[in-house]
Amino acid sequence: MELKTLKTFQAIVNTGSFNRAAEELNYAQSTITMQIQKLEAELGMSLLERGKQQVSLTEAGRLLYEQSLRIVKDMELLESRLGELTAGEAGNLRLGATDPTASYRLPALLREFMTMHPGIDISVDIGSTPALTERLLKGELDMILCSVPEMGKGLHYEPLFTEKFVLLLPEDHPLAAEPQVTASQLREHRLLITAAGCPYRKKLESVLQESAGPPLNTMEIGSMSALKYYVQSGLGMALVPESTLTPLPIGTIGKRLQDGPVDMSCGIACRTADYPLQLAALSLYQFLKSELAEQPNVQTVNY
Amino acid sequence: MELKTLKTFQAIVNTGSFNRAAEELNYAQSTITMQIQKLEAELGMSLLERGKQQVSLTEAGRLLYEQSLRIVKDMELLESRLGELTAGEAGNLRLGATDPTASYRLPALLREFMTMHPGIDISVDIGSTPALTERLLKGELDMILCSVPEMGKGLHYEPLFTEKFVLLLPEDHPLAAEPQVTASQLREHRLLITAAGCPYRKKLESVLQESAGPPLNTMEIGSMSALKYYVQSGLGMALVPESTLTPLPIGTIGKRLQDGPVDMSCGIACRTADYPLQLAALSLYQFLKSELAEQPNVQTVNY
DNA sequence: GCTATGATTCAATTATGTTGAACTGTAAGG
DNA sequence: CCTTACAGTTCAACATAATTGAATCATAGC
Repeated sequence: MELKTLKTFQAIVNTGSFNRAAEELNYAQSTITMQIQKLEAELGMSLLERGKQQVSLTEAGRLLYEQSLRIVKDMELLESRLGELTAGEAGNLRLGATDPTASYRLPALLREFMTMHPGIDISVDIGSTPALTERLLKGELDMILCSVPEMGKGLHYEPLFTEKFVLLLPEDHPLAAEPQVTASQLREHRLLITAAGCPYRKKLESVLQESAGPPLNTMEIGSMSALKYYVQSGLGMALVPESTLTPLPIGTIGKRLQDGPVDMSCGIACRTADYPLQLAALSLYQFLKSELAEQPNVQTVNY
Repeated sequence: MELKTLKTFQAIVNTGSFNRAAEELNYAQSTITMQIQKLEAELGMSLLERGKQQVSLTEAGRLLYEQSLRIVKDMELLESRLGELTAGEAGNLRLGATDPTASYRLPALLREFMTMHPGIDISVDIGSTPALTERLLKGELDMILCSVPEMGKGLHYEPLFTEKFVLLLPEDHPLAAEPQVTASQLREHRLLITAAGCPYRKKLESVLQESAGPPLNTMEIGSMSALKYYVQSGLGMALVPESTLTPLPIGTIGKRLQDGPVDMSCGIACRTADYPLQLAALSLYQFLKSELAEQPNVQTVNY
């Protein structure tokens, strides 16, 4: 099976006629016949039902048509990407990320990437998952790192890693001495949490509610990164992403919850509309994916 | 760019040598050289760095290699599927589904599919989303229809439609007279719900909690399909999937909630490991997708 | 220097794709 | 019933492109 044969076949299906396909592809009519005959002989089955007025697909033909569409399209995409390479890989990429990822994981990664690809300019926006998703769909961002987005909106999403939450305590906190801390014990002490918009807050609340009812004694702090300074000052305890704790702030202790481990999935998303990405975007996508992915690949979700 | 050229190129990269590639593909050494030269000329860039001891890839070569892998694999898969077609499409498919989908949407669809494909045997299992997901991953199921599964487990998932929930009331229920019913009003009456395991129950609870706090007056009924009979008997009201209400049971009234529309996404999943599906599975997958999808659905892409 | 290895060049050969012109079969119009 | 128009097929001739062996070049290891 040659590629040009597939293209010819597709042209026949699209135009519904050998003649028009020949015209479209600048072939003689007979060439079309020959190509299809050769293809049918090779596969040992007929692909096109030659009706009086127009051709129609057999079962096999339909299968071939549908599957070959993708192959031909991939091929064209590959060619265009190779073209972009000669033109010098360049572009502006607008990346979005949720906060702990943006502050703790991205900086080093982006430095590495931008050294490897000096032609690519990158900007980073920070926001909540729903806000980022919306901006991505509006076309204001090209790619976002976030937790599982809302569904059904033309998004391509792939989970990359899981952010584990650790209970951060002042050294002199009553719970610091306990060998094991469970979710139910959290109700008895002041818990520092982020403002309501943050996706972490939402997840955190739902997990806490499941295992121990809503926490009673809370204090809202504006940002995730500020939380640990409040813990350090002894104002209370907080559940914070493990990744933000290297190094552990002086005077604090990190503890994993025993019963209800709190964690949330984090992944990468872009618009399905342009999912077969342009070269610059593809490079960044693959780079982030390979650097951030925890497990040998994973799950694809198309919304 | 011809397919055989790509295969040759891949063989060189895999073996690290023009000679070994020639051997592997039963070509003369010179043929390999010519093919690559032609390819490089066509693309106007060099793909392979001819080192003293072994060849290495240029930037463009790496791109070509990675992308072409998929194209060649897709091509081979297509050929094998066409082969299966001649051999007579057949197989046993084990499908899983969550309850309202399995009971209300699937029967007619499966009858149609099985008439079209008499060689394919299908079994249907019913369960909760997490249970189905687990069985899918264990290899006990081939494909499942469910709500958004837990992430990061080697699943391929595509959302298909949204199940809207409608408040079903006995005709003589106090709320039946109200022109508009809001989520907060639900607290004042007995709400029939399914057992805790059911994914619908979970979603339902979380939505109700968001908008109106936990419902106080509930009654648990074993299955989704039983719910409406209890409503019919005047035991209380229930939020049930809209799809289960054709026809509306006699003596009941369906109302959409005004403030918090309750709905949940439903999609199709299979293992990523064998995502490029065998023919029988592919047929069913595409059939279910096209029959159940609400929105113009986007094609799945794997990198 | 010599030999083994791996890649390239080139003219000769082979295979393959392409084409026009003639041919078949069908549908529509008088 | 014949004609015209259209669609696809056949086939021999032609054009193009792929493949090859033998010779050549370049390098690494001895």
